[in-house]
Amino acid sequence: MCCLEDDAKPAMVCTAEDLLDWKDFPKGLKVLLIDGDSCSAAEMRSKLEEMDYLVSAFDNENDALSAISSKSECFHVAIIAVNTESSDGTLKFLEAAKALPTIMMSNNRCLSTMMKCIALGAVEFLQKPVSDDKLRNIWQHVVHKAFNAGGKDVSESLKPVKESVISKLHLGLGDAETDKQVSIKQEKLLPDIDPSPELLSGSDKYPAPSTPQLKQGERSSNHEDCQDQANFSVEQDNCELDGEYKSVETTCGISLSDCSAFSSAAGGDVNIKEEHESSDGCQSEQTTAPPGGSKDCASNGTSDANETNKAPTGNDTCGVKATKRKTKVDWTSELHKKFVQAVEQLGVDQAIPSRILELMKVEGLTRHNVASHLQKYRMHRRHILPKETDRRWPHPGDPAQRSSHPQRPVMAFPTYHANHNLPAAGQVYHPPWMPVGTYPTGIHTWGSPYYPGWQMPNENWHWKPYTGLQAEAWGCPVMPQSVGSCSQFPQSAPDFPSMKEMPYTNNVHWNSCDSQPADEIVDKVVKEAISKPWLPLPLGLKSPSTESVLNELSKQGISTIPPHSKTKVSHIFC
DNA sequence: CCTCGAATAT
DNA sequence: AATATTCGAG
Repeated sequence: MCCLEDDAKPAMVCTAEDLLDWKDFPKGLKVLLIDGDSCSAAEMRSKLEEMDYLVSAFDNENDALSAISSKSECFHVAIIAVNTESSDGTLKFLEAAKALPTIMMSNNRCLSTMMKCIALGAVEFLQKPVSDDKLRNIWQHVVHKAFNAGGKDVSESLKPVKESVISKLHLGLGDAETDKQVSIKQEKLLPDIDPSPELLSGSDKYPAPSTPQLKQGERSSNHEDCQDQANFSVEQDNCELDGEYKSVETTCGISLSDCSAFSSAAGGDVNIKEEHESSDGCQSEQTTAPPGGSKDCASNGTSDANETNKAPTGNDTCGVKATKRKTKVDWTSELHKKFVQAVEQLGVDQAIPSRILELMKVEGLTRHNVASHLQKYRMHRRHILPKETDRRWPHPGDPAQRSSHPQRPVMAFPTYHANHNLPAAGQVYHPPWMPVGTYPTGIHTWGSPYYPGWQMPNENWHWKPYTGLQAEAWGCPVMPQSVGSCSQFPQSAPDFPSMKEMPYTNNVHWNSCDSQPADEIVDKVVKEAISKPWLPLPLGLKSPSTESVLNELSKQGISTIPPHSKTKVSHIFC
């Protein structure tokens, strides 16, 4: 095996050779051993050799370094015994041999020494005596480095490893594209290795595939792998600031399949999950919605991750262009809320992806994401709104009006609607579909009442929520005198499927409103008339005048009706 | 070349 | 079903 030390392009000669020779990777892995203690060194060597590693031992870093630089020999991994007292040589070695995955080992646990070494790029710090398992698994560092070191930083000595692995994974050297699917199967044949180098674009700062892991033969379950492989989630540095400033949380699809560990940290508003196109099982599907509404961590550093996505960087020669990874944005209620707010702020006409994006100020979110969401948003709006809106707004087709009409329930929704007529605290009506506790009372302060579906918290914010719930939701249980509020939401009824075929009142259960029959009737009539403007007026007479309605309302103690509500009332009845 | 938005893919 | 991606139009 040679090392391609100076080939600009990896000579296929070498590669092929390596592949041939390396059927039984990691056997034959070249280990550079540095240990001042000859006894310890001998022991290590024998252990390593027993595991079919090729060992070159040195008793000091200088010799080792010169061996490395002489190029007469190459190594895949180095193991250095650290002398806590004089670790200078070691540190020097680490610096000099950055490209080489270097494992430290020491008798004592000197944290600062460990830190230094790790900081300088050591991939792992082992306590002596080193267990066989750990020793046996040193190859993982090699593979890891081979795949994760950014292009040029890949040590020449590691290329063969990479090639070998790639070949075994059938990732293809030149035609990575075509082999995507194949890789699914292949993956199981080998240690799970991430075929996507750009994952950690960094180069040297990737966390090591830490310790013990299972022996090769035993690596049966991905899950187990995950245990030890934790902490790839570099980008999950959390900083909870205010709820407003959220950033995208990226779950880095790590090499080793489905590491739930990586996806464990839910919290950000945006949840972007990355999935490997090769579907390596790493598609950590995660539900962002924090169970108890406790999102305390938003993560940053994600933009980097995103950059990474966008740039399927022509990583090295191998063409292991580890498949572009797409990020999937989880439109949580919070995120959606921002979206809606942005849209509101802009108004329908101005609400274009790029502007929405600006207003949302969500780090990591792309215009595409917004566009996609906007598309959905609009689509639903179109399906849900037109029927009733066109009734209520005389000239729906008039673009001018559309854009200028502040009350048109397009997307924007004036804030003053928000808490209007809301029951006092403690009386808040929680629709059955709304998980109690998931949302603070303030929930009603955003979103448009015109689109109940769009203000649903959590997963339920989509459109369907009010099937069959209308009556209960808008009925009186908690807000018996909600005529006023009803008048604010006249549009919600039309799409209530079960109501459509129903004649007035039949499907409404006014259980809690039966104390005052007269009032009940008025209430009911008003509501229904409002809700179903397309039906003949219930009284079978003439449309009540606005005044009479208002009178009726005031009889019920509802004297303060927002101006626009009045307007609507008259619209409805005229 | 960029953005939008609809269509289409995953 | 929800998002991402693609693609034609402006």
